[in-house]
Amino acid sequence: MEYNFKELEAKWQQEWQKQQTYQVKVDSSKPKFYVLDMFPYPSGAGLHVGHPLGYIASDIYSRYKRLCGFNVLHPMGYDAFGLPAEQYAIQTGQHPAVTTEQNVTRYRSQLDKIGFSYDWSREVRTCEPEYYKWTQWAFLEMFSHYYDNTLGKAEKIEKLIAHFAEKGTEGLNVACSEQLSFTAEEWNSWSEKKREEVLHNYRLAFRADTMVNWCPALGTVLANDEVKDGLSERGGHPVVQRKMKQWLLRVTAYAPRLLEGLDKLEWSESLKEIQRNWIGKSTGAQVFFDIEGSDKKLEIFTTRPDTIFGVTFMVIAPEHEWVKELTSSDAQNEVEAYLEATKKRSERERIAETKRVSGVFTGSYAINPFTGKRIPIYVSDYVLAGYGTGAIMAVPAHDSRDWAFAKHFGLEIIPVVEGGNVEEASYDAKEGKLINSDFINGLDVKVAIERMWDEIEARGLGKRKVNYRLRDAIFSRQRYWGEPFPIYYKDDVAYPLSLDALPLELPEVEKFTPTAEGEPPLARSEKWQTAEGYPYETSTMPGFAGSSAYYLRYMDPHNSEALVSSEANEYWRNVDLYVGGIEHATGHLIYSRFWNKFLYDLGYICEDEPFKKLVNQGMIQGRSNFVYRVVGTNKFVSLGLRKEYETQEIHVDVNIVKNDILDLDAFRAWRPDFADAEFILEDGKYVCGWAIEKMSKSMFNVVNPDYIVDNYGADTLRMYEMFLGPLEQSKPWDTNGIDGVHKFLRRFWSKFFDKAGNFVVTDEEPTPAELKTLHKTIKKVREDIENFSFNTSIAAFMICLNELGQCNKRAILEPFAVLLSPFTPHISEELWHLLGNEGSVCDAHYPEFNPDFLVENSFEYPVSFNGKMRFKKSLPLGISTEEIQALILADEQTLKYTEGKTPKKVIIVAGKIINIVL
RNA sequence: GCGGAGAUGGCGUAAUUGGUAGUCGCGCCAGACUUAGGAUCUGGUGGCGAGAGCCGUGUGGGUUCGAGUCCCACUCCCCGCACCA
Repeated sequence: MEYNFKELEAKWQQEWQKQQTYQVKVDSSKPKFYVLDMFPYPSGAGLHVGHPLGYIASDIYSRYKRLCGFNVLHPMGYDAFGLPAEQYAIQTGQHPAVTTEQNVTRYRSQLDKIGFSYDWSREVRTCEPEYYKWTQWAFLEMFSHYYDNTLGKAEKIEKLIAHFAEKGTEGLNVACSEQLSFTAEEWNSWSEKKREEVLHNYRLAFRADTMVNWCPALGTVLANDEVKDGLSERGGHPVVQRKMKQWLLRVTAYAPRLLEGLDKLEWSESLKEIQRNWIGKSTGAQVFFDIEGSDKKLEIFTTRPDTIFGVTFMVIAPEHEWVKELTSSDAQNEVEAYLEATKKRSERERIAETKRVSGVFTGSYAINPFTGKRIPIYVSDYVLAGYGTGAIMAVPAHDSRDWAFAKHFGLEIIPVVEGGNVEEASYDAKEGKLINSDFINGLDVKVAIERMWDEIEARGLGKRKVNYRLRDAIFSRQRYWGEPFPIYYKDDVAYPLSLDALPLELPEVEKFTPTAEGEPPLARSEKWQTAEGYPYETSTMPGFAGSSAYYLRYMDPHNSEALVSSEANEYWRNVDLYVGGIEHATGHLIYSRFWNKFLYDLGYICEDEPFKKLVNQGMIQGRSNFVYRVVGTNKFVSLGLRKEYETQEIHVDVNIVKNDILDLDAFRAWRPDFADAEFILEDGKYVCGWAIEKMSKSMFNVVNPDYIVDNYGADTLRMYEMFLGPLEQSKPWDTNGIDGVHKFLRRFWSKFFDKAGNFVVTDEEPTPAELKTLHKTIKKVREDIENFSFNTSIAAFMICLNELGQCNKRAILEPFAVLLSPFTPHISEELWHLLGNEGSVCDAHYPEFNPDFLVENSFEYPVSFNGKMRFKKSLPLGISTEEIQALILADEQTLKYTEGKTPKKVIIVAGKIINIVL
């Protein structure tokens, strides 16, 4: 019988759907396992072969775990709010909900064709009110909590209010935007409006005037991780810095926990490192410098307090709040001109011109607290307002940026650490002995840093301090297609909606563009206000809002009382395996960890980290094909002959090329201008050139999984994507090898049938050799799946099939089919039933490895003489070292190599002769 | 500049973790069956050499009886961060 993948795949996909084979329930009699894919944004282009790579891997693992007796939660859904649908709506007037629905339908049919074992009854879509109700709910919880640094957790805002009413800010150690200081009397005397303003300084979801990344082309603000090199990640539009009132999430409150939590996670080192860099912890000290002729003290942050004797100037950021005060009247014009010039430069220009030194002297001086020296204060944009205090002590001898600045302005450079030549370059290394530094002379840098921290604190000049590079996440977007904020305004004060008013549903609007006044599209709706007529917030939430807790919702997707019930949460806990792209390293994967930790603090969930193990699948690149047109003609010359002509390289659709051989008729039919193309062939074929490029429409190298499924079947696609190489590695999509995998499946299938197509599996006892082959494969495949080494386990299957030869015994073939089923669910299901089994192959027990079948009577070991000549010897098992030595020395082959000499040394490791030294 | 990961036949990859480098697949070569082959099956296939053999895991050193694997230095490619004080 022929392997008719089309028929049997359709048959089983329908059957699985009918039987709801993959639905799971809480079952405390079984251990749970939660396997999650990063849910896709349903774009209009549909899936290409790169998308399913991770899905296939996680599906294999899910099926494997299920066969091993785990109750596996393996859900799927859609990250359905987003910019592309909205932009499409602006262009076409079609409601984003409509296009999103269409795209979701397309995605679903593509996913179904590949035979995934998702429990679709748990599907979530972030754009549905039943879902975003819980996004809004979490936001309100953040709004009504603050972060207590001493307790290390989020607390109710009422507790803070009570503290203010009783003691003001005294004794507070809480996360805030700005260090405020007020008394209980002051607090109690303030108006409600003033108090609300102050509370925003502490809330975990809060409103503030901040410098934001404003993208004029998109008409919205963007988070730091949505901006790359001064351009928007989506669309590549320029981004400028602007001060605006926005909603933010106080992610920075959780920075220490986000950092520490990484150590416990089974994530790749590179991904953890990306997050560590993004969080950017640096341990240093704040130091206050007196300002000459002022009672103010300039606060700076430094990680190198040991170099304080080498400070020869100070620099403050152009946005520093004291710039005006510190500017003397003589310097005023120059400073103002400088501020004006820096303001005009966009973020992009600023990045591009990092090498150019610029700045001006303010005319004021600070006093070095250790030397008493006068040091000039400069303004320069190489100091960033947003990091530390926006002011630095400059040590040109040991900081390359300060060095460049000092050279440019002819400032003094005093070396304080031995080791470099500060005339030529700064010596930035944190090693060497201190010089020119009074009481720390002779100390090693690391010792000196510790010593100075103590000294600074003892003299009351400042404190040790930890700074983070991580910024609070800007949480509002001036867009339509996102979650509305459950917030209304009264007298410009933001008030939360009550929980029973949720979800606050997106209103209909006529157009999806900003209003003429530049208000977000929601302002177009006249109904966008409370019953009392107070206006709702018109911004919507960003893309990461909906994806921050979706893994929790899958546990209990239809619960209308809670995000997730505690029963469901205590059973499923957190994600055991998360598979997805590395591009979310500094976005989604930070925000959802923050979100999770926050909900954990409030006691809604029982795990502090959302994703225990995370695997990043590599990117699938495109493999483009080229044809070579002889310039000025419609003749196309094959790759090997193109040197003889002057040719022009043209991308050709990879779907009409097979193994780099062009389908000539398909090519003529491809485009009208090639209809009468002529070809110069080599060996009767047209060979195309190729290159590895990004998979994109314009390169004609997009391979749609549907095409592979139609021509080879889903099982072949699944196996082939895994066979391509290690999962984590980026690799080009190359269909050239797909025949090998397809051939394997056909050969496997044909084992069950004779030439006439009769089912011929026998109940004969397997031979020891057959059992050995089977169990060797079981061992290898189990180990490889556990290690996510799917490509090598496929190789093991292929070897097994070759070794089995003509074997058609049930005792071998049935376990083989089950072993293979995570990779090839359809063919395995069909064979499982042909073998007379009921139910589904996914309820079978995964074959256990039995070491008894691998027992050998003898073992082989390599023998080398002086590390040169080698041969393989076979000896019986379980003999002593002395016996081995005796056998070796009496052996003819050995004597040949020793030429009758007695070896000086016989090296035996773990019972094996490793080498014989003459 | 800082940090991470990597480099093995014509190609994608593998190597019991220090023990005969090249598993599996593609491609290629030969053969079988065929009117035919872009189907199927069988065998071969790192390079050089007629041969015995020699050389081979980015480069150069080192440790070891023995190194793709461990150590040192370097080169190149990919990725992340980047005036972060």
